[in-house]
Amino acid sequence: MRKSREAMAQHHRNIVEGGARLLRERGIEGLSVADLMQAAGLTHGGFYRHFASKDAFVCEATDAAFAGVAAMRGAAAPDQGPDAQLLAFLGYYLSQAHCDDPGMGCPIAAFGGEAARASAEIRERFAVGVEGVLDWISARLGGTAEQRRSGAAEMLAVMVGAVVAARAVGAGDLADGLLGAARRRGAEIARAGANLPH
Amino acid sequence: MRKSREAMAQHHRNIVEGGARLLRERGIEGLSVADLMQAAGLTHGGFYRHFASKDAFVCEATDAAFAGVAAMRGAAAPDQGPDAQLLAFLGYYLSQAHCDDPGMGCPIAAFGGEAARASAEIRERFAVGVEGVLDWISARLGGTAEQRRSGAAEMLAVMVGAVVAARAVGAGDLADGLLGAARRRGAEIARAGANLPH
DNA sequence: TGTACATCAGTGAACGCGCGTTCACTGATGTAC
DNA sequence: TGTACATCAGTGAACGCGCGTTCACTGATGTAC
Repeated sequence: MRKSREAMAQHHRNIVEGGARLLRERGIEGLSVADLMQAAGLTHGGFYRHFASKDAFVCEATDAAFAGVAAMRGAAAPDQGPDAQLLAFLGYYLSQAHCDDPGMGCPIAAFGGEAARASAEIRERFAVGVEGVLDWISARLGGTAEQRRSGAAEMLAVMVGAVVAARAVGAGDLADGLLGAARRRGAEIARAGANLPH
Repeated sequence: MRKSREAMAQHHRNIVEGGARLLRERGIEGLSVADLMQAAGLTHGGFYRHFASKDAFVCEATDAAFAGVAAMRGAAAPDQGPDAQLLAFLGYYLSQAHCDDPGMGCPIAAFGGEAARASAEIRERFAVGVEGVLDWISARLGGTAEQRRSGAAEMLAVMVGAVVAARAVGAGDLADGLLGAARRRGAEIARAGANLPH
């Protein structure tokens, strides 16, 4: 039963969007092609009409996951200053809510560790995604290009590390302490950035 | 062919030590019982004389991996001041050498992401391990207990995040920038800590 | 101390299972006239 | 615009494979007398 072009395109979007969520929830190795297709309301056999391999799907879903992060950033504080946008992003990223919902969260924290062992193609998608996040943050910091770049890199590192460690130890005082320390430092970087010429 | 108690104890150590390495190199799901036993010079069938399940092995190997990190910290600058010890640890942790050799490196960066999805027992081992690292760092910082605790948490977060992100994007300028920014901030925390009363 | 025997560490075949991928098939879709 | 037909999206069975785990077996080890 051949489907129309539009139906196929819709299915493709469903697979990628749902898959980007499952990928962050279960990791690359933890997500099977069958589960992935089932989540999109399809059966596993049709997978290879959409993707050359599971790896190719992961590349596409990684892009989608990073695009989701971009949407999250924008939605946080759309019509406020760069400072408030940064703080809103920081606040959600370092919340227990983000830790509890990896499926809609940051792909670096969710499966960055697995990406390190994955194909060069997947790591390339991560490189593009990370560049995008760094650009977004540094555009909201002040100082020289070098200062902004360095501040953005540090902020990304402290955010990712806090969430990875907080999730690994499980919710509790220890996790709260990690998230809190990162929140304080992130706010400090944002504040320092706001005080420098843009 | 039953083995002596000593032989069995030695085999156990071999499995755990070699397994702690493979675990960090391949992740929890990426490491099979057969490969694990083969690395120790044994066959897969004997695994269950040593561990109740793969999960029980992962718990023990996680402890061993954290113990290895402790050894790495001590070896870095054994007879120098707390400041130099911190900087030596920081320097190795945030090096390309550490990124290239996950098997002998930090378990949080290596499979902390997977641990988040693992059993409560494994997360508990991570909690204990992370507490140990925080204690070691904060003992080498100055200021109030709260300041030291917060400084240690921030330092751990920025270190873990930088290595996770650097590995995910693959070696190159982007990874260098992340590691460099974390190195600068880590040194800053160590320096600030050294200037405060202990 | 020597002997008889129960224990059990390690082996390797086997278990059921789920994995990524392939393939023959179906029939609606898209195209060529 | 209508018709004939080639295309191909999706199905579901099947492929070989490796997984975690179990088990009958072997024979050296440890123990009880």
